Amino acid sequence: MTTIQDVARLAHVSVSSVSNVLNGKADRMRPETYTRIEEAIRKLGYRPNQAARQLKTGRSPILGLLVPTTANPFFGQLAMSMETYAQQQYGHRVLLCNTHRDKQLEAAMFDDLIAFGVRAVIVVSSLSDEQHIEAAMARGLAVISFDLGPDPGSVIRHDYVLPDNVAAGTLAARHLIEYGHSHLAFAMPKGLTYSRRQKIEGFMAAIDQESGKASGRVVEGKSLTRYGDTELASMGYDMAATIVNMDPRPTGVVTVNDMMAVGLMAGIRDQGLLIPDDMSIVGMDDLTLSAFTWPPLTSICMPMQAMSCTMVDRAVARIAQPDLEAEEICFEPTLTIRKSVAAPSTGRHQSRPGSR
Amino acid sequence: MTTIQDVARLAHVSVSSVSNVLNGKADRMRPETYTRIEEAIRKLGYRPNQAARQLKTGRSPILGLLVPTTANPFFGQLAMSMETYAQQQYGHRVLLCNTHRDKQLEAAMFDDLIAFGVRAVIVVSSLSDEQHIEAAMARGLAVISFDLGPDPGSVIRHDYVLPDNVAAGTLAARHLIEYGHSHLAFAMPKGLTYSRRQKIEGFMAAIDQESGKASGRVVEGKSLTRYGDTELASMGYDMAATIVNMDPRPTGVVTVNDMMAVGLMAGIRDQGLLIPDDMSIVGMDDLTLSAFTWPPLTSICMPMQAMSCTMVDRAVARIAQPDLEAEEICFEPTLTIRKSVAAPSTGRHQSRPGSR
DNA sequence: TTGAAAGCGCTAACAG
DNA sequence: CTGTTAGCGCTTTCAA
Repeated sequence: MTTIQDVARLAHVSVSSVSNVLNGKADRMRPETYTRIEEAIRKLGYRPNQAARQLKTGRSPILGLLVPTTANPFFGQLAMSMETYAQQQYGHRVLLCNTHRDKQLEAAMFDDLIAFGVRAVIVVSSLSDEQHIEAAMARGLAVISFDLGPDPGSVIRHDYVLPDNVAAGTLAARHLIEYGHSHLAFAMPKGLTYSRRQKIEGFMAAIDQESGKASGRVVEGKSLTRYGDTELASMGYDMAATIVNMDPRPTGVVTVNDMMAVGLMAGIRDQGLLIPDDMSIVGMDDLTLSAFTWPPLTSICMPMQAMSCTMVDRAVARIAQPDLEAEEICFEPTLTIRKSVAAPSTGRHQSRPGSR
Repeated sequence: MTTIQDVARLAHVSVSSVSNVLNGKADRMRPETYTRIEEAIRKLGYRPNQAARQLKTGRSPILGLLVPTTANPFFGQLAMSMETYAQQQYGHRVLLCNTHRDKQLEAAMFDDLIAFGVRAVIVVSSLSDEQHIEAAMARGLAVISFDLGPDPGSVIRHDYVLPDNVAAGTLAARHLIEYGHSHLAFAMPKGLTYSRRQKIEGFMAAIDQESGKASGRVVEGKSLTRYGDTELASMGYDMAATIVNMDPRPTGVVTVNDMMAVGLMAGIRDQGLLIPDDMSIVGMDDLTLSAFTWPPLTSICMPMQAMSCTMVDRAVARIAQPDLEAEEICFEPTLTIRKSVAAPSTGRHQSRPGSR
């Protein structure tokens, strides 16, 4: 490995001058010295040893990223956006951790990040218990959370970046109501997280506005904490039977995310119903693949790109300036209309079981 | 931050003894000393500074991972499997890089990895040009590649882990042929990569075995290097028109991966054809989501889990023993039968355009 | 069985 | 404008 010493020797200067060009302090030397050093660096293909640099400065150009699992296309997209932006914009690398929504793993990752000298981490978690996050912050880690919100009334202790989930729920329910649906359902995994609660709140608010003309129920599937994000579609599939057999049967259902909608649509088909004729579906996330399902899925689009960039911006800002004031940054979702929603069928016979 | 000094002081020993327990050299001290030190470590919540450790030893418990993009569920799954296994099995962390199939970015990542002291990297790339890989290896990086193969006749210079793509192509084509299809097509992005070549070879071999009874053509879409993996489904969608208008029209098509199949199925539907009645589709990868498409997608299943683990095993082994002999490790794919394949319709009128 | 001490490669005073 | 030097926290001889 070539070191800063080698460069200094070749350029006939001291190591500190080399260090100065490495750190952009061009004003500290004659232009010609600068050029000479630059040339030596190039000639040797020299790259500074990050471990040494970090040991000295305590800073590291690495961001931590915790997601439930990149196997879920939503988080896969998020991870890609963030990593790409962090790299392009700031030259920062990303240390990835799939937490599987496991608190132990999250905590272990925090410890590791600190040991690696990482100063900022982006956390996509559904864990309502934030005490391990607090612990990490106490140890000097800057935390940016995604899709989590501060407890009402509590002091904001870290940065929260999230879509307006209430608006998302409202947007979805209202779209269905506008099409004439009066029996709605909201499908999600078992257990209330911050964002699920908000989505339900928005969903219910839209229904309440109709004062009795529409009704909405929440349908829970299995627990993601136990079954994992890979199971989301499968969970949606299983929930189809429950939903189809509800009395009164909902004619419009909103799912907490698109993967669940994909599974739910498959399940509903296998129950012998047609989408959107017999049942309308609205997803959330607006995944790339949602344009290619059958029928193409109407979904609530979260501005992922913008949110990813914001999270990275905040994270990097905090590395430079750890005492930055904490903020809650909220993004507005939009409705992407495709073909999974139609007016409810008016006839008594909503379906042809077994037709498939 | 608590340091090894703090621990030494609290346990009334020297730093070297603490270092010894950190590195499992229990035989170098009295059991009671060991216990005392352990206790001090626990009491202080001490974690060794990785930068310092690495600066000293030159080793790092971090693996590099290069994928085109985790936004593609296939790579997202792969990244998850690998990261989870590396962490659970070896306590190694993963530095993620989305290369977007860009050679510059790949090369930059290699340089960074070296600067970070990373010793092994897993590369999922379609770049046929391996010279930047060679360069990285020359600088001491151990490389494990996925879905790449050695040039025939050349010396194996790094580890290659991959599915038997020839078998995959054969499996897919034969399945279609067994159902009575005689006009087949193989759909893929523009440009031959190692794995595409192999898949085509297997596809064609299965057809040739039928000596004239079946024919097969390769259909190319846009270039992934230019359009990105997010476009795969969209590309498949666009290719539907081309395929439907081919003369003779293929009745069975194999796609190079499931994302393309998902898009292709949507496109074919929009062309007014029914799947599998008018056209049968076989995908490759067997994504989780492929069980929930409409119709559920018959696909070639690659043993991702096993391949991921093998890559990590090799990578970690190489960190410990850099001069390990390079190997090519091949995994057998299997056929997952779902509902996107049926016998070709016999009538003249294969479709009802505009029915939808 | 334990401790002292020499660096790993770099940055950042500080001195010249 | 340039050079000298003291560590950052750890591992690893080597000596006691």
